[in-house]
Amino acid sequence: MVHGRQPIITVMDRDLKASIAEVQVFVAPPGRAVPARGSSEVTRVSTGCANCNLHEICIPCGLNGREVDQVEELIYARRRLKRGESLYRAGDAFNSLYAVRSGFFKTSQMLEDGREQITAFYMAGEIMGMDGIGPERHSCNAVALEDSQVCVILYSRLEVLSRHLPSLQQQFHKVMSREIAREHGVMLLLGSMRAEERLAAFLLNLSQRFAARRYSGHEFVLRMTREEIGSYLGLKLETVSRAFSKFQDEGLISVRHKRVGILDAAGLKRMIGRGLH
Amino acid sequence: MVHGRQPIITVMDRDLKASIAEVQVFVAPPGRAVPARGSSEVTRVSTGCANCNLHEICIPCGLNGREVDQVEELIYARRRLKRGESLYRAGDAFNSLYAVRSGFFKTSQMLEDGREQITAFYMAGEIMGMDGIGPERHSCNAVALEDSQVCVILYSRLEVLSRHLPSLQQQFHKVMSREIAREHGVMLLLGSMRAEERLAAFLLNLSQRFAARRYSGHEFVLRMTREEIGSYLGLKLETVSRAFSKFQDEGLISVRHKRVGILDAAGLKRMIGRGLH
DNA sequence: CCACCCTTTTGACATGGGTCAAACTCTGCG
DNA sequence: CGCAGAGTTTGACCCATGTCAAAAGGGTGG
Repeated sequence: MVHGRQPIITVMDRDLKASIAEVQVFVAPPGRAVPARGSSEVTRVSTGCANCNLHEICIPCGLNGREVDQVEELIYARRRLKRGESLYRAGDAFNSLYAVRSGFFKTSQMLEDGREQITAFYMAGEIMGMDGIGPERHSCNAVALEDSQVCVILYSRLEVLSRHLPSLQQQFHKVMSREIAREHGVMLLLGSMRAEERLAAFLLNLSQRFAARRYSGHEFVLRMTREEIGSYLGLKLETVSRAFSKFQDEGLISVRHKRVGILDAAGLKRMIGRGLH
Repeated sequence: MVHGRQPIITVMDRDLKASIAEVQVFVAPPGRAVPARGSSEVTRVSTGCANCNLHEICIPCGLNGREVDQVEELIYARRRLKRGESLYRAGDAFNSLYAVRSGFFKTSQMLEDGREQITAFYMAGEIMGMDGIGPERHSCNAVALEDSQVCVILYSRLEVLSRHLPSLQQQFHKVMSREIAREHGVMLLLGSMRAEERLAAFLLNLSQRFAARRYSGHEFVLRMTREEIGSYLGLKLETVSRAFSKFQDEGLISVRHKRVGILDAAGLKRMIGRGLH
């Protein structure tokens, strides 16, 4: 994890410097999400979007080779975060979007009295921070749920570059649009589903996203606590725990703490959308 | 309403023709939201964004005069809808965004079993349809809650034009970003607020949006039913009705069916965010 | 490797909001 | 102008989920 590390930031404008004070920049970060042990992986070439194993999922998706090369200009820096660390907080000045390179994040909104609503979980290849563009400051908190790495996408560069690369423009608009559509789904879940339907929908969604990343969609480890799942689903942690146990009793899933197995995805799907009883 | 009406569409590409079959295009639509009775208002000049009384709120917001002139190219057509009519339905091909010119809309997602979740209410100057960009089809239903008029913004033109007009690009990104942030707010509401808090937040939000449009924020007429409010807030209509009555008893508002008066906005604000009890 | 604390599970009980029902009031249409 | 139907209000009751509590399990850091 220490190999190949060498800060290259020397000059930059004041605002940026302030807002990304603890960014770590590497000449040649490891080519993989996992810390590189062999030095063979530590090459300049392995840095870019073109060689990133996420390029099918992330921003460069749908761009051709030459375009991807240009998109690499976007990635201003990488930043590592330890579990529990904040990537940004509500109120911080907005300068960049973040693509998850490895790890897992939550974003949340707070109410004055301390109630927290988790608005999303982000995994590899997903883009965080788009709610900050309008107000020019971040409007929620982003926290790493495990040791993670993000690509810092300078928004000002994205604006300029997407004017010259129509397919990047298109891709970016689609990413924002999908975020809107995703949230519609969450609103449906929060507004019209019962506790067990919500959890079923949540597990199916996670499963599908893991599968899209070539992880197993049948067996995975939850990175968040029952309380965080509850916050996302508008439920209390006890209710989440009971629903897990019920699904297990019914043979739909296997749960042991954070380890979940999807035994009957079709059964979970049937669970959803069968009326308020 | 019949004065000045004169279809001008003669040639257009096939796809579009199909998707906006029932669009009504006017050489010179009325300059006001309300049907024009005098013919003096029916002039070509009153058509454009520059002369629209919504340009402070709508897409052209923040653009200078010359830019606004160019933005007018975006508005492909206007379309009138009667109360209850659909602007688009889930599954329809996506070609355009819609700016509300007058009237009031709801958008909703459906579950197979018929449960409906209203995801937003849109009023003058607000943009609908952005969730369709990613999937290239609309993913929810948009229905007029009163006789309404929308400006049809061809998305393909918006893409091209925003590459040449940085301030339009910026403005569009902000509009999308704000939609994301708005939905975060709704998620907070649905996930962590109690019935009365939800209604208070809803009324304050409406009040503020009416005020921004130079309508009274203290006295307004709801365009949606209790059931629709309930659907949006994740509550049953009876619960909404009871909360209205309670607020009235407490002197926070006055309600008589759809007519609402905000008597104590500060009191409503205090209502929100005081814990689960 | 151990100890502590955080997380999870489960039970018993409380309650906010859902459900069902009935009466009342608008609104729009003939 | 009046009728019908849709929308609203209110009451009584009930259930899903929240609340409180206690015990057990596991992972994390020293």
